[in-house]
Amino acid sequence: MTGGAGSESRCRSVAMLTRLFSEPSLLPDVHKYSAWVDDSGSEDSKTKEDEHDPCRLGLDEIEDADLRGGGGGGGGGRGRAHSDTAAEDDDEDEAEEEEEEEEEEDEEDAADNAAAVGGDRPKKRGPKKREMTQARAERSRVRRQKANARERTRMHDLNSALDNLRKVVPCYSKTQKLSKIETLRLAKNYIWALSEILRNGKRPDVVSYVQTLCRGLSQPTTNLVAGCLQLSSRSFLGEQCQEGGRFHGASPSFSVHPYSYPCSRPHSHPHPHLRSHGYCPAYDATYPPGGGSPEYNSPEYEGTLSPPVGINGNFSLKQQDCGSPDADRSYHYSMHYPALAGSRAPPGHSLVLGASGLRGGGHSENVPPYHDMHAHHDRTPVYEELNAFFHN
DNA sequence: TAGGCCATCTGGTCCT
DNA sequence: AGGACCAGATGGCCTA
Repeated sequence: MTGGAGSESRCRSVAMLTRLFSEPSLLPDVHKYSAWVDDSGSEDSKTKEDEHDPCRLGLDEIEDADLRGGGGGGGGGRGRAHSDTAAEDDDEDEAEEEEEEEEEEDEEDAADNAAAVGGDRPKKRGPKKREMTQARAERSRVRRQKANARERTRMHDLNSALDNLRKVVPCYSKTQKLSKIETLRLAKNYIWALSEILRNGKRPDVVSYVQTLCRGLSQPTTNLVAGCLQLSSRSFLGEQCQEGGRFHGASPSFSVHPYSYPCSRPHSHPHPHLRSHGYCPAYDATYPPGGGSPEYNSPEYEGTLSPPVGINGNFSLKQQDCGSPDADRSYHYSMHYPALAGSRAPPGHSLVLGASGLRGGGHSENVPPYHDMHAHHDRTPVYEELNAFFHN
């Protein structure tokens, strides 16, 4: 079924991802991974996202989940009537059960051999098929419980790592999370974009930058990223089409996939909570209807901000009225370079963006100092390097 | 109600 | 043998 040589790299990748983003201090020097990023044309991994708070079940809840026998989220209603307390008892009594079991097996063996000698049936060969005695069933059940608990923990760790990843890719919001798959896609594109910046040593055109970020993303996420960068998604998608899937501007090596993952839920946000928060349908690629001035609507920001998105590190995101009842809310869906936004860059050193017409210099006052949010990044090689790059 | 996303359980496989 | 990982199955939640 699964596993095998093909799964090995996958296992290692997931393990590495988990460890990396569980411990952001381990974030690597981008140079060491640039080669890897260059080869990152492979298909996106098939991962899902945790929509709720990454299921931070306490131990009690976990135990309760096992007690319920079906697990909190479904689990197919496989009922099991016991408790983990019972499971602990099982552990203590394991030796005792073992003895009982051996005795039972001995009896079974004796019976089998007697039957074989008697000619009733041929003597068994090969590994003996063990009968599921009560003790064995109990132990099996305990093993299964332990395995379930480990699996839960593993998935929680994975979700936690994904959450950390969400925080370091563009468009982070506590309340409106990208789905797992979109987070991974965006992260891949983001790494690619950063590596391109380092490799080319050029300031990319913001349109190219957004296009790179949005490569392969679903339409809603594409619009989200564009919205975060105050770009009309129509403008850059249109350019993308007009230029035959090739970016223009300062980053000619940025190629564009001629497709995006289809959004199976048209006009819906990748995250249901976003819709429920009055996020108006700016996700439509044709927004604004009729092709008006670039406008977007940001979902409400309620958490720490994502680090880099704006390539100038000084993005100021204005709040646009989308006509929704919540239009007057103080939406803030910010994207910025942490190391840059909080840097001591001298005036005039902020990056001047290209085709979009956006220009740096207007630091959002809603953006807290970066070290308040992601202190673990303050001295990572990547950010220092980028910081130096953008301020030379 | 359909569809997307999710958490969890489960059994299989591989590895130590 | 036991743990890690994986993918399938299942049911819950949410929105259109």
